[in-house]
Amino acid sequence: MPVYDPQHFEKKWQAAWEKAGLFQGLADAQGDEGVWDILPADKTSSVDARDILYLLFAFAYPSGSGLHVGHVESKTALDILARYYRMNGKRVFFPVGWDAFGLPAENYAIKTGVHPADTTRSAINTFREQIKRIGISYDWQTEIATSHEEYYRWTQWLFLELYKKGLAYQGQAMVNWCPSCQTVLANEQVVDGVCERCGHEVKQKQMKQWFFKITEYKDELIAGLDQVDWPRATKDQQLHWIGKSKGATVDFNVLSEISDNNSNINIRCFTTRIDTIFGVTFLAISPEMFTELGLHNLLQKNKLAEVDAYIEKAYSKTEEQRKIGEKNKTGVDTGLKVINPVSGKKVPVYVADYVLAGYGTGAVMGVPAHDARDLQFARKFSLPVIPVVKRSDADNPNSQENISAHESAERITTEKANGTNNEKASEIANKINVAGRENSDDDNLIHSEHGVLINSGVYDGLTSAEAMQKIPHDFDEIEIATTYKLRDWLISRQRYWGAPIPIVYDPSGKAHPIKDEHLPWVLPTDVDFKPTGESPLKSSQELIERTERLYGKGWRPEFDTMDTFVDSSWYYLRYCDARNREKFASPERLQQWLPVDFYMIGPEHVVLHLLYSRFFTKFLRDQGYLNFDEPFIKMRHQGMILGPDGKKMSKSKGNVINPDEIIAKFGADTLRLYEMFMGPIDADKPWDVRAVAGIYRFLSRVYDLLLTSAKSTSHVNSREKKKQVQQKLHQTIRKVSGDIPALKFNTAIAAMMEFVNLWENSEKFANKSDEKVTAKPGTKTDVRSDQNTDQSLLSQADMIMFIKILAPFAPFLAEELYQQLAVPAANHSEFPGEGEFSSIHLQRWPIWDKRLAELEQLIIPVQVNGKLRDHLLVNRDSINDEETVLEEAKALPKVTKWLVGKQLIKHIYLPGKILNLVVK
RNA sequence: GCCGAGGUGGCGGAACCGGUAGACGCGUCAGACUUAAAAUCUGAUGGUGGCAACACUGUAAGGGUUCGAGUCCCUUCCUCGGCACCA
Repeated sequence: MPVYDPQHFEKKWQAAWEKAGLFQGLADAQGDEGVWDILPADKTSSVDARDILYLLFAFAYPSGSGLHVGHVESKTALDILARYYRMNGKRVFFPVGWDAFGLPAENYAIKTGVHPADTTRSAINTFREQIKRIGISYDWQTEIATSHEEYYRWTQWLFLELYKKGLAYQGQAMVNWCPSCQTVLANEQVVDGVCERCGHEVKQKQMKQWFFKITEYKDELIAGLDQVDWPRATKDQQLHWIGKSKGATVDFNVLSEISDNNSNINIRCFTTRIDTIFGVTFLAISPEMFTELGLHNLLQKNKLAEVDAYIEKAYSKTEEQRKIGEKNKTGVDTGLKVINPVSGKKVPVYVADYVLAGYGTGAVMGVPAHDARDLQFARKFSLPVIPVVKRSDADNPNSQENISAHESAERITTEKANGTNNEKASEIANKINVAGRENSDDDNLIHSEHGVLINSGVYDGLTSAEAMQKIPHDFDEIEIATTYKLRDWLISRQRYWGAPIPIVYDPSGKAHPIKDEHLPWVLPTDVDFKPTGESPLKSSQELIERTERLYGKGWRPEFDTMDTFVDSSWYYLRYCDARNREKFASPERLQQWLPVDFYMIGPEHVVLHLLYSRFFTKFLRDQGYLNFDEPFIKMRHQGMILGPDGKKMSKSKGNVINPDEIIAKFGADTLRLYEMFMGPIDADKPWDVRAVAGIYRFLSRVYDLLLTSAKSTSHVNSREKKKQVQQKLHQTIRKVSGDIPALKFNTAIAAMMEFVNLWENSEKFANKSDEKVTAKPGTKTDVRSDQNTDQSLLSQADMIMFIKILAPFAPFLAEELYQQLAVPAANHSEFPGEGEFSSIHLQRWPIWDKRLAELEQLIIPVQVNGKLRDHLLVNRDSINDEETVLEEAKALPKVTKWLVGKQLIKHIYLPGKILNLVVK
């Protein structure tokens, strides 16, 4: 009896595949060489775009701790797709690379003095071996690392292309500064006011920084989402990040303090609710905008000190302190007044830091009756609250003018209760009142929905929508406007381990691009890593000397490096021509392989990486380098693998599963299969230590079953059994063939298990058939002996079909079984390109026999009044004979029982599906 | 607060378009083998009642549509992910 011992053969086949170069150089195959010889002539002769498939895995940061089970999951999922599509005759491009620049290696260098290049190199080596060990069929010839000169040379080239078009620019900016990491952080890297990486509180600092003008593409970044097949949630998050909102701007003229006449300064406010303009009782302006407009000069002497102090304080506030302000708003009355151009009313101007400088116009009109934040502010400064929009869905006969916020709120609650016109109305009203009493929070008092205008002069009675159309039309001071949350992308980093920004400054401080012949602008090695608050590159003598040598005395280099998101947002382009020294990729290769057909990526990259990648793609398209709009046609996320305790794996919690240990114990196939079996690919799933053994058991049974039944000499007599097993095989092929493209790996594996269970049981049954066999209930068995010459239940050809569908999931075991069962007999000349090695992974995917896969007899569930009572066995060719089916069903004893004394009103029959008898 | 995903046995999860709820795996229980254990194999396994046949009940809670609802609609609750003073 052979024993399943993955350690014995997995490494052997790994080496054999590598030696044969089974999955290598596919990007180089032009349709007339290499593995493509195994494809039918019509596939290889023409390069049909539909036959090309670019599968992409979000390349990994090679961390020191090695491959994680989460990596295994997404890599295996894509590997299954790659192998499946290859076996189906597609030209699959499945590249690999490393997001090798980044902070961990640098932080490690600060701690230990080991150069990041060394750390990274050894980490990559570890990862590479681990990935090979789990049998991922990457094309290693395309391997890239973002820290390699030949890669970042093109990252720098991309920067310069953007620079030439004015899309890379330098600007003074208040930046998020992490005092611990000693670097600038993008807004995206600040989470809850603290540094995403180290958790330290982030401070504000004014610095000169490089930006990419991603906002240039904001509308296209929205529109492009319609072209791609991505999860809805991802699209929504991108849209939310771009944050387009339509509204209007209103210019409020500032009255001069002395004369009370119009000044020449306007405060422009952005609002999405111009219909509420009659409700404006104050203006709030951000400290930054206050300064920018020079309003300081209009202040009266007695206000100067107070206002300046407030602004000073606001500037120094950290994110954390501003968050506290969310609940307790601050501001200061400037003493200035403005005129509401629509109502003509005079309202005060406040400086308040709840108004964001970076959004809209940096100033807002305060409408406390219809905005929760404005209401909070109005409460604090005892400003009036004027409701100007009432709910339109309930009748309100007693419309009052100038009611207080409290009164209006009360009315809202009663309307709410009256509106829900059922028995529960009083209950609901009660609830609301209780809530109102217990929770005096102002949120309960405002209503921010659209409705019908009141207290709005000639506009009374218009709906919000109508007013939003009409008001801007009637006033020159009001313009329809759109604003976005998306900011330009700050890419400067005061770090060492990244691509140097390819810019030099002349003695006057003017920026100049690095000349093309000086690319790659190499990252120097003679640097001091210790954080000083300045870029580590400043400590490089070599870089400074290089700059002066190449550009002249007094020239100095840019010392900042680029955000690593720049590296990782164009790598999928480089893959297709990874060794090109003339271009970032040749136009032919780009045209042939891109865009990416399927991208598998962690949900953590939903916003930034994808947005940046799309931006680069659109930019390069506009420069004529690409002929497509969107880089990733179809994209799905893998879920997170949680620890056995159901929590996120982390060293500190001690719940980390090490893939190496699983491989050592059970082999790589078990690891792969288990991770695919855990559940839907996009769900978060906890690791179950014991369930892994179940997969190992399954693979052991497959191994035993195939080898023993192939070599079995006992005769099998039951034609019935044979047919059953063969039928199940074809159903399984059908199921697996459908599940793989749908990424339903868990159910594909379950189907294969079902097949193996049936086959195994039948095999046992067959072996025992000499003895007295009692038929199991439910299976309509007939133990009549048939004359049969086959030795086992399944022919060798059938067995190989099963091995083929198993191959993408458990490539090592499949190869081992295939070699043992098929190769001695296989005709090698069938695969001229492959010489001696005929691998299972070069075989064609099996085609299921439609007739065989279909059941001859169907079991129709029979319901009485919707409740299942019995089943009826119907021959496939008579399922449409409704009369007979009905009569036979009525005759079933368990059904008859429920029909006695009742009258059959009607029946619903779905041929082959269900029969429901409705009785009274 | 807003946006999104979700809630099914002891656990991970199945269930195509509204048509047999719980596939498959784990665990548990019982049995076989064994001096014993492990491993392996066989059987049972949502809950309640019943010796049994069988019946009732059951997909977060409540209501609705339908011959029929895990699936569709309404209301409520909970969990997870993201965003958050975005005017």
